Amino acid sequence: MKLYNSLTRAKEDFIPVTPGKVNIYVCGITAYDLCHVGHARSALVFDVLVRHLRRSNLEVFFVRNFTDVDDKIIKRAHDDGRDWREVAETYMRCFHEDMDRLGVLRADAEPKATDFIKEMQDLCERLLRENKAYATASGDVYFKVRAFPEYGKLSGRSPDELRAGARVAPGEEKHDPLDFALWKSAKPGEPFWESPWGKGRPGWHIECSAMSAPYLPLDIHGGGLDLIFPHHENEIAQTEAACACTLARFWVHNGFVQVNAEKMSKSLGNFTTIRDILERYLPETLRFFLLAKHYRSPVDYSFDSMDETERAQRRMYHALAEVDVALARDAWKALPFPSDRSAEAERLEDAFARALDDDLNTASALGHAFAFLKLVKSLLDDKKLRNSEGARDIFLRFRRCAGEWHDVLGLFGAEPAVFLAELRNCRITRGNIDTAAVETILERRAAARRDKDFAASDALRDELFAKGIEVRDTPQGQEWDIAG
RNA sequence: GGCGGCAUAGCCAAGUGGUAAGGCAGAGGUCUGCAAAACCUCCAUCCUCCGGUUCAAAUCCGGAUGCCGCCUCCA
Repeated sequence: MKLYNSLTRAKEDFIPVTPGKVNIYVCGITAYDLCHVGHARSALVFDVLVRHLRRSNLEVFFVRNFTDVDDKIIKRAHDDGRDWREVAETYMRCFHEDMDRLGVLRADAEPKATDFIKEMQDLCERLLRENKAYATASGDVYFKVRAFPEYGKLSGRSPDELRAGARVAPGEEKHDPLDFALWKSAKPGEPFWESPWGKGRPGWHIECSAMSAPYLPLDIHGGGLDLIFPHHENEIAQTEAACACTLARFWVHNGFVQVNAEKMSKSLGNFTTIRDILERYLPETLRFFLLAKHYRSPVDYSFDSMDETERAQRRMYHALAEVDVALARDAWKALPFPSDRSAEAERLEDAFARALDDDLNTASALGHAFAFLKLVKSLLDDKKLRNSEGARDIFLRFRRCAGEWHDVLGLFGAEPAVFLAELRNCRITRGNIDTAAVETILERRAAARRDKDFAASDALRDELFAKGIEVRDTPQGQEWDIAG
């Protein structure tokens, strides 16, 4: 497959270092708060990448770490009057709960920073030995950026350019403003570990260098776009300065979730947690919404766009339900069948796979899935063709494709009737609908209809519509749903 | 200020040299007591603007404008 590499700023053929095997390391969360949509997107992007690589018969080892000791966690613990370990554990658990609900597969390894303290210290010592880092009187250890000539190769910045904007916080003892902390001496009340430089704790960047070390060289290192600088740049510097090897061949970065064209972030306070969303929408709707755009593009989150996603999603499941009904029949006729329809179905199945091979283009892939839906629907409505063996073959292919969409995208894999019922319940809850009251009106309407009193029947239908309820009259009786 | 990204119909969104996927909304039609749902059909001579390269550009190059991100913690 082709994959965009942030390092070269180009789409490249993805070829694993070891044939048939892929190591992926993705920067996970710092466990100090609930995850928001942005975290969901990042997790989803790499979830689909891993699924797709596995479907391409590659043996994937997927690592996603947790940062469980950090300034923010310590601050949060202090604010909540809790132990920092408890804070970290709480939010790691929440991460798992949220991601499980979204159908994000668990990583093969989920290292925690606090389990790698020894490795981080070893890495510091190695860099010190090689004169690529220095310890200060107060017990901090800094990386010497000037000792790594390639510094800036990922973010496209040169140390000289960075120099102008760099600053030194009060109390820091850096030799150079660009240098960054590998190890921080502990302040009173903070968690600490014994070290050759006194009591202290690791800097953020060194954590990932230590946790990814067992898997070098990585085929793919991933994370959000905002991690490129300084986090990933520093990670490269640490790892490559210490081991004289390549940290990762491909750097893959996902774009942001935005709100009103602005980045969703903690600092702007414009974030929506995954939990907030799942109170209003089904997990699969969020998945669909996020995967309907290319992973590197920004995505604007809003209720309106989620509602729109829901409508498209409903259409797909309706079609799936209809196809299942059609397939349950057993009276297929050997009629002449237009070969271009069959060829089109075959082409669309292939196009779906090709889209994912092209830099994980889930948006394009989904476009092909819906084009296939269109083809199937038209067949379903064709009174003659729908009973033909040619149509049956296309229906079967459609069903098989849906299985593929489920395997790789985690979409459209539910039992249609079950999903549709869940979706309806979800919309009823969201609309704050009094189901009992609706049923009462429907009973009165059914009575009016028995009496062929259409004026009364229509008045009741208008009354319901005013409450946001849409009624349909079907051969099986009245059906209702939330309007829109 | 430095570095980077994006600009496609009312909206969302694919498309990286060969003449604009898909979705939502909308219009007309079939169906219906009337509706709704479903299905069918239609809906960008054109891809922010100005130059250039080419037989050929939304796609490549140069410039302009607008928006966004990173440079401090951030998926």
